[in-house]
Amino acid sequence: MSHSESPLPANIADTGVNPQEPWVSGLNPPQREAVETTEGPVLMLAGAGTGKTAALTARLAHLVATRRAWPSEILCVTFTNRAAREMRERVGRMIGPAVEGMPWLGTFHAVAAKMLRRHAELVGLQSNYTIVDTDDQLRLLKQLIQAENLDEKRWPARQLAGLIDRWKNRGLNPADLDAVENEAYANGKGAHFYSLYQNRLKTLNACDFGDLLLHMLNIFRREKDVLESYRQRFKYIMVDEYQDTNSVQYLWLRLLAQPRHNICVVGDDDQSIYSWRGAEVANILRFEKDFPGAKVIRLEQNYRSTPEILGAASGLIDANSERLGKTLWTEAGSGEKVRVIGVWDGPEEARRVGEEAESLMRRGIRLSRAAILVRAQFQTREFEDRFIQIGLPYKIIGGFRFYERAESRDALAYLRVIAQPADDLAFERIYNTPKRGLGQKALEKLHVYARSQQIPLAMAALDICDTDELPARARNTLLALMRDFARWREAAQTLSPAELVRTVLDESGYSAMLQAEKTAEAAGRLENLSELARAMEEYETLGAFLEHVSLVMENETADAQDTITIMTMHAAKGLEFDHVFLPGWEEGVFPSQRAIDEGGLRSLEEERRLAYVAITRARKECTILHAANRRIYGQWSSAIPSRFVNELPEAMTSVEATMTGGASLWRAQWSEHADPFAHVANAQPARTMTRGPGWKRAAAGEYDPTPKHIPEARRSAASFAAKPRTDIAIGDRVFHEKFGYGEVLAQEGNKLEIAFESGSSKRVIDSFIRPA
DNA sequence: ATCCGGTAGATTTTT
DNA sequence: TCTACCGGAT
Repeated sequence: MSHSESPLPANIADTGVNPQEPWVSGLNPPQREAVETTEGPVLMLAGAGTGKTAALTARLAHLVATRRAWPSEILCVTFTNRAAREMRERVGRMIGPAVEGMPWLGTFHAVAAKMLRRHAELVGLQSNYTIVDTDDQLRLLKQLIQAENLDEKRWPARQLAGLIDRWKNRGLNPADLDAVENEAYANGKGAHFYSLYQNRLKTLNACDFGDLLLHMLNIFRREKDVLESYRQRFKYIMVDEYQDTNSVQYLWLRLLAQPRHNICVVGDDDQSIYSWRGAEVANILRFEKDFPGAKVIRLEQNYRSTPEILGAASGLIDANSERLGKTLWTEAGSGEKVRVIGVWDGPEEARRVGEEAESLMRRGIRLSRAAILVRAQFQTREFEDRFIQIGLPYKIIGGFRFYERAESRDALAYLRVIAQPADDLAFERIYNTPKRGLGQKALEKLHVYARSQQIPLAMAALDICDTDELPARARNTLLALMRDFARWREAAQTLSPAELVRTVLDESGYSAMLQAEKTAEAAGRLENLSELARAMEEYETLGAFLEHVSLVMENETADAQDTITIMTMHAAKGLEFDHVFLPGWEEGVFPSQRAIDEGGLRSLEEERRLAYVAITRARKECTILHAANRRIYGQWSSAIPSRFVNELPEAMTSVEATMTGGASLWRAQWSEHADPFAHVANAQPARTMTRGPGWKRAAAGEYDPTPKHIPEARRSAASFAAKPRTDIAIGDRVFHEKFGYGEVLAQEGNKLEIAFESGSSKRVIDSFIRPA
């Protein structure tokens, strides 16, 4: 791209060399300093909610507007696609269409993938290489382990995948492993398997996520001219979430930032929550040493939360050592204290949060302003069950994402084989899906032949079909499949990607297979596939779409429904909500048992940072809950309130305990030997009562012995506001996401009583239903 | 080739 | 308690 000739967009050119930059005037002094310190290394320490994205985007706009650099001369990396997208949009609003020319604004992986497409041959790949995901990775490793006659039970592929991932995160190639690392897998076979895996990837013309960065790092290290060309190009480098960088990313940046040192990193050591994924907080802690003369700018004015929320979070994080240290403050007026609520058990916790959510609705607050942030995915279940029961609209973020669903992956596998015939992993995935009578034996034959000839499976298949190696039946089927692929490949030249996928799903019999199934699940899968085709409409070429899928594994379907969000604390990083609920603050849940048992102080501090991240998501109200009893893996056990509850400054919190089941149960808990459930049939196990200090505080607080919540008698707030649907009547056959098909028995407001074909009848909210 | 039953193992997750 | 995967039986 030659930019020196291309004219600047008018709105920038008109402003001249020292333009009025409206986006700068709204910034506070430190933010402005960060924007205006363009030369030399800059470390922006930005606490939660201090407007770091505003500062970063303004800085980018400033560099362009003052003509210090062309958009294409700025490298700007983020961790998530969400962050990259947001930045692109905001910069776009500031400087207009010039952002179109920001090819190097993106996630680390997207930027690296783009570079690698250009230099693929330097690491033995072609530029149309495929990016394999964890699923493919595991299948590949399993094959290698089997081929080497290793006991798969003793040396699971997962473990090897984890090790290889960590090695790559640290910038280590197979030859770089020392004896200790090598010992980590199968008694000294670590490097061996790592290098087998790399070779296999190369023959597949593929690489994994870690490779995107590692390959580029290797190229930078080996090919001085390539490195030099990027050094010349990137006049300025900006890095978001620097505390999350791992070693390869760090080494990568260090190479590129020479010799100019115009690198500006933004981060918050208190929000480092990804060390288990290879992130090195040390990178941010030692930035000043790495780049002598670095200007350190602290953003400490918080624009998000009330003083109470901020105070609670700050008090908590104070318990950590090894901090760079920041003092967040706000001009916001005082609000509610952070509430700490003790409940009896998990179900009560879910009930309680449900009631709180309904109370928000009664106050006229939209549910989309509220979120439930959990430590681990398994906690979502209790809430889901409860919310279905009371008909509270919710959505769970995380879990299986769109492109990870089996049907999406199957469809994509077809497309991958079309686009890149050497993609054996994709070929294997669909060669007998839908079932066409090609089994293990035929596949084995293909494998043996392909390996002996060093060719891809698809090519081996063609050869073998010329022989009588396979039984006539299998041969004909395989031949037909190969002809299909040839035809689709041809069609790919003229059809749009969306049309192509529809054709393929239709002609391969994949759609027919699902249609024949007639289950709720299959119906959902078909729907997902048409959604997939719809998503492809935006792309001009198959290659562009496949690249998008492998790098942007997210679900972008934004449904307009007003729902409460349930997600993990990790997933919530970077987001904010008016009302935040934080359930499960008990020892063993949060901090997690693993963090307590293993990893020592370091993991505990990471858990505490996670708590800090969670609390600081809240703008107006934050409610923390802990239960006295919880069922984990089917076992009931009593729980102590989290140490983090205790660490919250008392002045910022209000404590409340509610116990359904009556005051007697509550009191029984305090007499050492009484089992409060002794009189209850189906009794829970007797528990030794543990009384953490936080629990005591909860008890001493505002406990009201009269049970306040009588679920049966309560009518949910949702039914007051909502109007019944008119397109559904008693006796109709309907479809529900989770329960499948059923018949409407009764309608009451927006609630429906439905007899599902699975045999059970449930009460559900009508917006989760559609006519069948 | 496919279906069913037993068992191990079970954070956090982006790309 | 639940689920995903492996190995035996049809």
